[in-house]
Amino acid sequence: MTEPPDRPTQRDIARRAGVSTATVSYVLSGRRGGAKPPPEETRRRVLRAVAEVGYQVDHAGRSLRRRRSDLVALMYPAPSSPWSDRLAEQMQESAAERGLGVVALPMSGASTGEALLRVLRERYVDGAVLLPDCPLDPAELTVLARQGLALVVFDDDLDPDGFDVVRQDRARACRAAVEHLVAAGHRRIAYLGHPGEDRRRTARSVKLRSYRRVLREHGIGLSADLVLPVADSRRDAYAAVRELLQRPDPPTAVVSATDRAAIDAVWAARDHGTPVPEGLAVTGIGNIPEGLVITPALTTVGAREFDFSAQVARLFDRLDASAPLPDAEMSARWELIVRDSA
Amino acid sequence: MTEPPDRPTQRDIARRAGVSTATVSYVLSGRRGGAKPPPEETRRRVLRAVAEVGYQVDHAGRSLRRRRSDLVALMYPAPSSPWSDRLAEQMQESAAERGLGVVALPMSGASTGEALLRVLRERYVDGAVLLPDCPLDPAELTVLARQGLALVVFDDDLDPDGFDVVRQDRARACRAAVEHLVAAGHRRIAYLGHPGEDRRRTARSVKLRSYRRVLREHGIGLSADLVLPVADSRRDAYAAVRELLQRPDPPTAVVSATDRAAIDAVWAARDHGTPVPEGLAVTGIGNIPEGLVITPALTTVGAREFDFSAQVARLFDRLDASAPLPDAEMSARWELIVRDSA
DNA sequence: CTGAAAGCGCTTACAG
DNA sequence: CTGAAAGCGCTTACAG
Repeated sequence: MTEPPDRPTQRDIARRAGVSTATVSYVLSGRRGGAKPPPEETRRRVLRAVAEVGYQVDHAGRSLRRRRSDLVALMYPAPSSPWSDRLAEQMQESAAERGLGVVALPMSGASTGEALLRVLRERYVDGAVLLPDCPLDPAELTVLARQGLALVVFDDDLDPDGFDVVRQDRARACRAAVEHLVAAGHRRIAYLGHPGEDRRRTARSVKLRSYRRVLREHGIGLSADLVLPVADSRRDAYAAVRELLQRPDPPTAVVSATDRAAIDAVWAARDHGTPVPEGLAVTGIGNIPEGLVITPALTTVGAREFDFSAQVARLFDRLDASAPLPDAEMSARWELIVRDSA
Repeated sequence: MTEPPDRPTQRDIARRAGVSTATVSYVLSGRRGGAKPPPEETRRRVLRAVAEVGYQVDHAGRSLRRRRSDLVALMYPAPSSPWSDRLAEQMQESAAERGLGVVALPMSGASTGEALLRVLRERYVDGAVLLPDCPLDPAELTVLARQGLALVVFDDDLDPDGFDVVRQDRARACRAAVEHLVAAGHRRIAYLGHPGEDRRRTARSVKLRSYRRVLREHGIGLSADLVLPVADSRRDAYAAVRELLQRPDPPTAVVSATDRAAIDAVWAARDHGTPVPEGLAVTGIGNIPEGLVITPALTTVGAREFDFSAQVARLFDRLDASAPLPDAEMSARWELIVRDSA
């Protein structure tokens, strides 16, 4: 470990400016209980010393003493998406107004999940927004919340318990997408899913479960060779759909766990000479802005508003509250958004 | 501010287990100078108390005492890209092996840049990787490095100075893309750029500068109406290229500051009935995997290897080193990658 | 108006 | 083998 080579402390500043560390702290923080701030002359001496040695406050010392870190986190499943980017941006705007910082915690793989949980558990941050598909034990969330961590959790099943929950109703929306295809007469419907989705019993597999359930409800047989774990790779998705279309009995519709893969499905169909939606109907899940660009525009499922201000505001309300707030349930419902590709 | 309601401390655990806080710390950290660990019976008592009250170590206390946070950061310009996602993932893998955590710091807008800098300056993290286009004062980097922050900086101009620098040679590569179009006979070449790119004299504007310079070198007049600030929005890029193609004197080639916008340019041309590259040649910048999916495959500029292991390893070497390491210059050169779209 | 002092939660040489 | 104690850098009630 590199030795921290002589980072100056407030004691160094105090000595240099000929004042006490208390005065240094008052000057730097600008706060002072109710009392008057130090006089201009003292201020200047302190600030000069600060500039001379390049002093920066030490986060560990300050946050240990103040019992908070002035930092909030956004935890989201990798890879990032326009939605996670947008949420990060909105959190940063609100945080910057309050002088707080935002750290993003992209979760790729279960092993890193454990590492990221530490950031919440060890009080590295004062609050967090958790996007769906973050592998968190509900009991643990309750404990974290009870210890004063401000938490806004996107989840369709969890009950609020010291933290707030944002409902998206993803299962209903995903089923609506498949229903839409079935209602249009489709019987051979392929599914582009996340790798490993059928092995994990996580919230993420809500998409695959919805697909299976709707087919079953309509008496449509499930064929394993129509379920392809390619939704997280544009190349894989494109290749898979081209292959599907070359089969003797190609599907007439595709539902994809991601909009990105759905868009690739549209390209694949176009490049194959199959018209969309006539030859192949395509639905995505997620409603990313990109779906509006392709021709035909992508039918999908997701939130209509590209906006998280209500959820972000709630996080900061919890942070600012002098007493624990009552639990809230918020809504950011996913809808079926019918455009032209199905 | 919510009062931290009774987060248990090691003192609580010690009292409950009938041992000293030193013993609690030894049990929890597993470390003990050279000496033997506490005996099994003591260990069990401590761990039971820990479980009973749901104790979690406090990051502020620990990192103040140990003089490090066991956390590293990745700072990158928003929006995220497959490259920033990949780097975050590789950092997390290496960090997890060492029991460290990774936080991502997406930089959207200058105001948030200042907030994020605090994370480095105040020693929230022990080290960081900085991707290009993060607005950092070189002098400040030197100070941070001298104070012991491990730093790997992607930059083409900065000299290493207590931190390592990764060279990408972006200017040369961007010029090569435009040269490639000029060499193919193109004279009316549109440029899809970042909004505000011409106002900021940042490293980011290396793309626009390269475009202008090559045209000038070849005696090609610059027309302002061929420079469009749409490269950060898929919808804007698509619309802009459709509009370009409807002009009486449409460009014969497009170079885009992002691969995403370049891909939209290809779609726009296809939807307009203009063959690519015959009717419109298109080059991107960035080399994202998606460029391999479209037809024709995207000609672009970027790193060939989708891999940051050398740079990540270097960060952790710096972290592990007992004495400051000599400065290193590393290479992750951007190349012109000629495929089918130009 | 300013400074001495306590203490946030932890780790770690050190004494017993 | 275990505990008492010091101290990391900071902030803040409190005494002067």
